[in-house]
Amino acid sequence: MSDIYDKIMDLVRRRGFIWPASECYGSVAGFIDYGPLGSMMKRRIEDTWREFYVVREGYYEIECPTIGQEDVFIASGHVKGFSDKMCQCPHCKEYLRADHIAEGKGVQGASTMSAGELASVLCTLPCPACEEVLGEVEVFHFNLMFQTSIGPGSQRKGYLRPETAQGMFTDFQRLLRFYRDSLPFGAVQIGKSYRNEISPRQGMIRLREFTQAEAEIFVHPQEKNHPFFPRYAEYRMPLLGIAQQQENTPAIETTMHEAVESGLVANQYVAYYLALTHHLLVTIGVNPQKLRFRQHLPDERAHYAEDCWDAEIFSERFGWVETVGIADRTDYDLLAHEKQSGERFAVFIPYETPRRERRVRVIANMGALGPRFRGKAKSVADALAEAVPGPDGITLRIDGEEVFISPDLYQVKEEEIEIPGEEITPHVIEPSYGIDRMIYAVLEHSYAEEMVNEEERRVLRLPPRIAPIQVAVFPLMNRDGLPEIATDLATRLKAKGIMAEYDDSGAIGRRYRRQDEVGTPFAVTVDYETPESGTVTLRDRDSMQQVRVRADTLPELLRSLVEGSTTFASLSPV
RNA sequence: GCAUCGAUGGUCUAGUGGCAUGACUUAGGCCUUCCAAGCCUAUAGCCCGGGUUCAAUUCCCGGUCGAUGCACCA
Repeated sequence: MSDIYDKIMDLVRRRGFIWPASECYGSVAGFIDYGPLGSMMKRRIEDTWREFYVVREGYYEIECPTIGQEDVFIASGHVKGFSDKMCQCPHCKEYLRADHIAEGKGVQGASTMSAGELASVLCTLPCPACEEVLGEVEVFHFNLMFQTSIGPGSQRKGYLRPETAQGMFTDFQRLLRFYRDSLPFGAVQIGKSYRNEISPRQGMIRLREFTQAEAEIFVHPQEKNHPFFPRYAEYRMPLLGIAQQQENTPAIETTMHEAVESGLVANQYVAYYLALTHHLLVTIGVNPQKLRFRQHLPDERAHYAEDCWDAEIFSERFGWVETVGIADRTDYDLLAHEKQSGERFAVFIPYETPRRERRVRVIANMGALGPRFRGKAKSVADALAEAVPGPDGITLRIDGEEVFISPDLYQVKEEEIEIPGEEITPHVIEPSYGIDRMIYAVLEHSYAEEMVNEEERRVLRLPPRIAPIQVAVFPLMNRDGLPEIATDLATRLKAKGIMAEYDDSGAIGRRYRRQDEVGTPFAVTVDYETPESGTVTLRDRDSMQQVRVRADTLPELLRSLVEGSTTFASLSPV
């Protein structure tokens, strides 16, 4: 067994956190099953995410189909941008972008050629890698989206979504109405996304089917101050900006307030979600020493993005892994869907006081223009409105002909009109989380081995709110009525919504170790004092310390321990 | 996808052209008054498909999965 990754993957397989999918048929790379404890842990992480984004921020959750029709992904750019024409050099086996080779040799319009055309162009060209003439090569499309078809017969093309974000964009108009036509507002989605990775080789880090939690926050383009910014204004965390990367200097430890003031972070919204993300990741058990926020360099940032940061988590196995992306995507997505769908994706913003504007209006005398110009009357009227003629008539060029329009054919009115507001396309702030990567990071960061009485103790130091099982209940001895009392206690805890597990198999020490390995934060033992005094021992996973507490206070006590409003160290024995 | 290497109970592992080792785990029992103790018993395995052979877990071919390097990574 070499490194921590192997140890963790061994543990999560054995103890029912994560399994290879459809193992009995031989599994396929890039697909995993979450087992009993893994599903529980994943749900608790998702629920913590919901607590931050839905409950606290007030961005409601929506749920959209995982299959989308082609138009959606034409607009998003995934049909085009996610697909490349590729070929393989028959000599050196190098994978190559077919259009790039042709363009490199001066072939015009290579990027718009069909695969067949490209193949015929390529057969006389040399491979840029090994210089051999390519000869007959097959040019194929590779798109990272899984394609499917919708309905029988002449089917519509469908794609499994490569990200959850598009649902929030396609629902934009409905969401806008839901939030009663005012900015800012946001919607979130937690769900599966699919990318047909060429070779997913990094276990849980690179999956073909994975869970994303994304928020799309729609804001006024000129108002990027977050209404709750003070909440994180003094939040201090390390930021690795573009300058620090280029100059190879360490991350700057700074408050969000300073980061925005100094221009390191583009605006309050981005800074706010950087801090919130840091807060959230640490809450679920990511080690803050192994967490950094790195700004995208200009050449890796999408051209439309105003600012973009990745939360990167350090893994002993994989190095710095990008786990969360936080971007100011401006109006790119909404405008793209506007163009593709022909619908309007804008918000009407009323002015505080309606603006009054003087405007000159030309009213054409259609009764006179009609008979005079017949078919051209409409063009003349339009030209007049554009030209704004004076009181003496005007000469206009209509369809290549000079035409004099005498003043009796129109009236010029100067008037004051009221403009109540304007339509704007909101900008989008997008925090996007890779849930599976977060789960892996938490597992890796919470895994520990230590020697206790010359025995190795493996323990997952999961935060109590994330641990799949919250409390274990044991009878000290498997007789003398203790099992009955313990079973009853476990049932009472479960009735209060606490995930409790009863275990009476083997020595007490073994049972503690079993729970340590799956991260159960607390264990309650019913012993010979329990029948007499109604007290039990409560054991803390991390310190292995025990205190004696009244059994009837356990539901309340455990709830506050799991929530974190009480710490074990603060408990005093009864 | 290419190249190299690997795959034996749940886990780690020995070994083999002819009954497949051992340890741990798990389950049941005995014992045990708080951190993987001990004893007895039980469950459970040669990655999948094809070929060679009287006989294949073992040899050969193909595949799957994993590790490593290369390529790919919106």
